[in-house]
Amino acid sequence: MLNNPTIKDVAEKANVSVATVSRVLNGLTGFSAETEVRVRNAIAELGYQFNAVARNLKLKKTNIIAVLIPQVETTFYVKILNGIEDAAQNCGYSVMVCHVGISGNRTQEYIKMLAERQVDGIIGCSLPPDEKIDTLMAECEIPCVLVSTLSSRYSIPYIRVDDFKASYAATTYLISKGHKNIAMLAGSQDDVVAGVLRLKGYRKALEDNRIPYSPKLVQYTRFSYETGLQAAKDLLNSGESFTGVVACCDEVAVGAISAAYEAGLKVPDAFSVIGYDNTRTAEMAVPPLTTVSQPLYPMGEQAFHMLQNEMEQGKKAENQILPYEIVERDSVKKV
Amino acid sequence: MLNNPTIKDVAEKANVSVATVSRVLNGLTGFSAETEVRVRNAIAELGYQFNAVARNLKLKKTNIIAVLIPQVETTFYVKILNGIEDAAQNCGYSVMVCHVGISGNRTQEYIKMLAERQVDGIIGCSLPPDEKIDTLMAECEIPCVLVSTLSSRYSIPYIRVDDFKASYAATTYLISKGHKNIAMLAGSQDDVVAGVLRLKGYRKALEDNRIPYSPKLVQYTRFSYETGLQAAKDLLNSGESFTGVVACCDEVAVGAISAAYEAGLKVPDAFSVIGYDNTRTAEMAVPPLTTVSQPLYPMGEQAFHMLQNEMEQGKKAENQILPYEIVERDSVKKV
DNA sequence: GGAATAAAGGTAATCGTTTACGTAACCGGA
DNA sequence: TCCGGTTACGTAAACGATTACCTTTATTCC
Repeated sequence: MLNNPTIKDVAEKANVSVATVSRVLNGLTGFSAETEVRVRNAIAELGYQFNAVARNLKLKKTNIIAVLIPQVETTFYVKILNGIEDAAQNCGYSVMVCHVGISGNRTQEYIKMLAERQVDGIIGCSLPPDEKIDTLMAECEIPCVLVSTLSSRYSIPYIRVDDFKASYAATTYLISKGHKNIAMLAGSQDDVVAGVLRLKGYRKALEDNRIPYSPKLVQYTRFSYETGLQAAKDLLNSGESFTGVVACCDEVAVGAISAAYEAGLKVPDAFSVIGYDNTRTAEMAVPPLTTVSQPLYPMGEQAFHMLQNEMEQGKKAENQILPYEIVERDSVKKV
Repeated sequence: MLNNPTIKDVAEKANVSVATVSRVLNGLTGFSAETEVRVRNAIAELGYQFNAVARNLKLKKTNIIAVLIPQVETTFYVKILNGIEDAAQNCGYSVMVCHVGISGNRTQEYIKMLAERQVDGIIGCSLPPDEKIDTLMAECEIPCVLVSTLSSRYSIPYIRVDDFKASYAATTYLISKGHKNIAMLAGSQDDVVAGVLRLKGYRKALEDNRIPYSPKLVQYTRFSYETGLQAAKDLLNSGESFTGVVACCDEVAVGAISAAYEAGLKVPDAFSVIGYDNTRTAEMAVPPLTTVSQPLYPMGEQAFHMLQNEMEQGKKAENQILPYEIVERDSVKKV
């Protein structure tokens, strides 16, 4: 950090007081046109650089928000992040991205750091099922919003799609294409939303269509390509027969496609696959992946505005449920 | 931002001066064991929260660095970012990620904002070929380091692999597999490194192996899946015959695989493809993509340490060239 | 002409830390 | 006894902005 000129230097040079410089800088009133010119000239001549840290201290507001994400390895977070960032920037906020790690073990230090740095708000994206994390968020006294997840014990406002319904719809979609033996590559069951609810939706859809549920057709993953690949291999090796697969996310779905490839099979000929999230991974898959689309970018934008409401008006936002949509590509065929 | 207790409150409660509280807080000397206990108890009782903004103002150091990236849509940046973040966190720094946009049009406002926020340093990742961007970085008087790119006009320290050599090696690899008609899906030619140098490496490899260069076998992309797909389609439609494709990045390579899929062809049967970067996209492709691996995570780590050197010792780091490696998977076959 | 009002701009306290400098108490050695 | 050195603090001035509260001057209206 350099020894930049301050508003005091500007004030001296322009022969006014610091108050006047500040007024000019902030577009307030209380100075004449010619004073403004003198001040602006002094600023230009000195190469004056505004110091936001000083302002933040005085105003007790940093205009920084933090976004907590488990990992960015998947493109899932990218769209949310873009939505948050664009909205934040339009409103004069900067965002600090924090990878709390998939196990959430760095969360505690992170939240402490954020509190010290006086961030104005925190957005938690699809956080890992760590017991402590929502406690920390609830107790740190900083406005918080959750995206694509919820807290089971605290009333932290959230924005997400209805995972139960979406998963129900995905399964029903396969059924409508004539599939009867449908496997599920589920997420970790300690994840309340993406794990538990999506599995429940799958089961309910089977039930409502009088298809018996078989635990043997369910494999568990950790939402990653690698675990998806392994789970799909296990499924193929189990000897169970199936023609459709519902995946808990796109990466896992692509893992299933890769497992088929390794086994010399082809999707959707050998079996159909439907993903979840409609990330870039889904577009780029071979074959392109049919998937449940979440409006990730808008979710990010709205999450920011919910947070902004709390930061600026002090009132907690209402929870929001956004619509999903099935995007049809080439990974599902009629049987 | 709440009205937290300050060290003044702590000082009163513990019956000491603020200086003593500060000394305890910072692990300095100059207080007795029993005083320390009193201070720590007061801190605990009041629920005192340290205020980093005040310290930053006083010390003229924020311990925040910014990372400028065009977009995070690709997993390319993710590994670099992880490397930077881990290293930064170990050294007590926080990182602020800034998406300057693929066209770099937000760069100017961003750098101004970063200067105002008094960030201690900036890392520019693979920045877009905007004329102004390195000028801004060079002139903002904040320590800067470039990753996977370089500035043609300013001496900003950089860390990257030798793109010319790596691209030469990728092309030579295809040649060693018996390929003679090798196409290139190049990047934008206004990108000095990933665009120009990788094309040059390709041409030199052809030349050294006495294979005539044909401009018709070169298509240009913008490093994205979409432009890669389109370029590969154009190539297929051009009627030129080729058995191998060198891509400027993994996403473009996957675009080529998808173009083959759409045309009813298969990789590597119809043609072989070699990618660049070894991102997750390469692992997840069907077939898994043979690619040039850049040590992205270590690049991120080292970039941070180069920056740290300049921030803390004030001396610019030496440029660094890191080794590449060809990772063999299933997208290339012998002809 | 005088009172009221508005406009222009200055003074100084404040935000919550860090730290240079001062001081009092204590100890040990000659 | 006196001196020098150490330890354990306290005092107060920064850091660079914002802003409440003045003061001065000009303008307006009866």
